[in-house]
Amino acid sequence: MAKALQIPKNQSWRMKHKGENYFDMVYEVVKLIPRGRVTSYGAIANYLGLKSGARMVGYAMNASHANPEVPAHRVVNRNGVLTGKHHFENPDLMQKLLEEEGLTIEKDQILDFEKYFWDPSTHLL
DNA sequence: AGGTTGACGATGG
DNA sequence: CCCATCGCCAACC
Repeated sequence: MAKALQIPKNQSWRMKHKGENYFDMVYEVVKLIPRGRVTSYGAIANYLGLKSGARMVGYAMNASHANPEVPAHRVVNRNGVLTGKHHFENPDLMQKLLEEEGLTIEKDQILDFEKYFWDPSTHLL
């Protein structure tokens, strides 16, 4: 079973882990998002302590096509909007994947977003 | 080696 | 409320 990133509490979060870049750190967190739940770029950035991080997370997800193991469809923006849909093979694939996990999407927006929102800072340690 | 280009989000005018 | 700015990584010319 996957476990949360081991984050040294007394060290700067801005430091790269040995040989591990920010992108990889983001992927580790995304892999921990449960099926049927979603989180936001900002929430991941906040968990990782990246100061200007939401953007970093966006960059990371942009490159995540190389990692099939990363459930990229479970990451949306802070308003529950599927901003990354155009980066999937089919623009409708992201919505389809989320609907298969029980979510309802209307106009690229997740209904009851708060209900499905999964905050790594709350659920991981 | 340097410029361009992105799945974001807080802030301030 | 809408719009501009800023933060500052990595892949690809």
